[in-house]
Amino acid sequence: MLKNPVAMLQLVERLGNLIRAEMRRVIGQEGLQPVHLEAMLFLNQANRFSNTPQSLAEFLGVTKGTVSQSLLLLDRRGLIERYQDEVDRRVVRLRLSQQGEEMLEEMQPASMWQSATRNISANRIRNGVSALRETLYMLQNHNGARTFGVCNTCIYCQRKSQRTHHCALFAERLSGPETRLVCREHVPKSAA
Amino acid sequence: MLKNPVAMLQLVERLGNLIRAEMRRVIGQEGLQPVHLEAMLFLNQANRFSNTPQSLAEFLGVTKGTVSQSLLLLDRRGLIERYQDEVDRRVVRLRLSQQGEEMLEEMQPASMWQSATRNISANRIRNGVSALRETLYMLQNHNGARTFGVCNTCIYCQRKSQRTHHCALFAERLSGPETRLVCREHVPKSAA
DNA sequence: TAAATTAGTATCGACTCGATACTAATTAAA
DNA sequence: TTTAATTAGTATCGAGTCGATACTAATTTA
Repeated sequence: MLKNPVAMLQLVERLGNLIRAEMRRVIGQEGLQPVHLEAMLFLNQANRFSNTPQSLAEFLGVTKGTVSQSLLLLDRRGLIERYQDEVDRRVVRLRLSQQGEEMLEEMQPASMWQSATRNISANRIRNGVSALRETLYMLQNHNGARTFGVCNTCIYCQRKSQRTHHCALFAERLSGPETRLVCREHVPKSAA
Repeated sequence: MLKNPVAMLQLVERLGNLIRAEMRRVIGQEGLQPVHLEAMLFLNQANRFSNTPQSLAEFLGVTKGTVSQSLLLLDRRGLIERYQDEVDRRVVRLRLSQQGEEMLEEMQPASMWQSATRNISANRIRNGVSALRETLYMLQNHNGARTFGVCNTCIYCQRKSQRTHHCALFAERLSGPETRLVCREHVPKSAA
């Protein structure tokens, strides 16, 4: 009863390290570090309430000072763009540049994984995914950390009509594609 | 059919990063980095064929030069001991010091995870574990990387009698406790 | 209007990490 | 048997992470 959760921890840890090492190998040729790829993957997914240095720092679990350094590098390399928010002029908005998007496209970090999971039954994977997801939410909840889930799985996301959605927290309209992005204020429905 | 494996990748990645961030938080108070804890966890598990810098480097997925630096630090802190191999005097053997074992004991990296998985059905976790394990082996096999599995799940491990085992690769006797340690030459039975 | 808070940047020191160059021990080859 | 190649490990360098600290500027609160 107690052994399997520990086995799962060790497997996730080991797989995470392998993914990280593989990232380093692939992205090292561009002179980047794993954390830079993590940051770019986040910016590629973040919605308009979440594309800031502060948000990225929370996602990565590092301090804002650290993230500021990484962003400096990504900016120097022309992989991201930084611009000032119109309303609150303290905040900086981030987005991938054209070049950054192209690099992410080329990388295809999922392809290796696809082939590794090819022979595993769909049912087993589904079970694995739900066990991992539940663990993730529990873990984040326990730490007081944000979940950074996809908008349409959030308690604040309301469907208004066929095409329009509404965020009850920010009190703003959401387009269909927007509801598939990641939000820093996300609260999973299951945790209600 | 293609979406679930990607979801699993992202979950493992995210969980791996959270574990890493948590590690940094906990072990940072001792002036150490995540990789130092990874190294100590490995040395705590490695059998007598695998407790060398080279082996650790392969496990961590870094170069031997890098690992040499980390070991220097762990040695300075008195957390490990290094001694020369009797037979091949090029190789250095590693073990946790008394102090290192005590630190690992105090850390209890699994406790947080235990509480996070408490409410998940045992069956779902079992499924998750087997999906992850299979993926891990596939991934390692695909990369030509070592599996670093536990001795008694290896094709070379033969049971001689009630109490004694035998390794067909190294042609040496193995005690019961030894068969529960991690080996760099491990080849999973399922991959035969 | 003043004080507190918030978002972000700059700088410092310890450490990772790959690359390169090196030493010493072992093994293979001539 | 001497020589060449291989293997295990260390040392050094430069670019970068990372937390800590100290700072600026914009916004909120009192």
